[in-house]
Amino acid sequence: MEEKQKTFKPLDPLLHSELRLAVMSILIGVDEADFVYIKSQTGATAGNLSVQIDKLSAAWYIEVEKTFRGKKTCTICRITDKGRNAFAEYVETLKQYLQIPKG
Amino acid sequence: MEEKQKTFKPLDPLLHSELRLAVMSILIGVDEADFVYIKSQTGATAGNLSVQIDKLSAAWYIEVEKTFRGKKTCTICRITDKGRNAFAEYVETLKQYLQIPKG
DNA sequence: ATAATTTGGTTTATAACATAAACCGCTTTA
DNA sequence: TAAAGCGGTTTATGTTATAAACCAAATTAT
Repeated sequence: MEEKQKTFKPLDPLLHSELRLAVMSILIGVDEADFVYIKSQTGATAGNLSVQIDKLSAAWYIEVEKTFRGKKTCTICRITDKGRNAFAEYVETLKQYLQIPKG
Repeated sequence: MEEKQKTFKPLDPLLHSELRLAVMSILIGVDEADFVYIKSQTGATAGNLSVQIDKLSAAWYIEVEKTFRGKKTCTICRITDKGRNAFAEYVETLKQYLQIPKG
C-alpha cells in the first residue's frame, strides 16, 4: 500500500544531456547533417561529439553513414523514427518540470 | 577571426539535473516546502535529496531553514529571487533546444 | 620529393556527477 | 530499556561528460 505519489516522470537519460540534446535538436529539423556541421553548430569538441553521436547511434536514435565528400571522409547523421518519438516524449515530460502546459 | 557559430546557449548545469530541476519546479509554485514533502513528491532517496538541496542552497538558488515540527526536526526550503531568475532563464534557454517558441 | 600542417575524426584518461548504502541522533513504541 | 522508526547527513561507488592525446589521410609549404 505504499502510495509513492510520483509526480515527476523520469527524464530519458540519453536525451537529458546538453550535447546530445543539441544534436537531436539539429537533426530533428533537417533531413541530414554531417559531423563538421554539427560540430560547428554546437561548438563541441570533436572528441565529445564523437562519443555522444556513438551513444545516440547505439540506441538507434540516429543513424550514421560514413561516406566521402571528395577525398575527405564525411560522417552523415540522420534522426530515426525511434529518435523522433523519444525526443517528442522527452519534450512532453520536460514540460511538466518547466511548468509549460502540454501540447 | 574564428567565427564559432554558437547556436546553442549553455544550460545552467546546476539546473540541468533531474532531481534538482524537480525540486526547483516544486518550490517555484509554493511559498515553502519541507524535506519530507519534496521527498514524497519526487520519489527521491533521502540521501540524494539531501545532497542536491545542499547544492541548490550553496548557490543560493534556495534557502534552507531548520526548525522543529513538534519535537521532530524539519527542513524547510524556499526558492530565492536568484533561483527564480535562474529557473526562468533555464526554461527560456531550453526552449531553444526543444524547438518551443520563446515567451 | 618530403616535411609540416590541417582535416576529420576515434580512443582513452580524468574529472565531475548522481545515487545508494551506511550511518547518526532523537523519538516513539513494545 | 530495547527495538524500531523518523528525519535527515556523510561517504563510498558507479556512471557520465569532457578534454587531451592520438591517428590516418589529405593538403600545403619548402
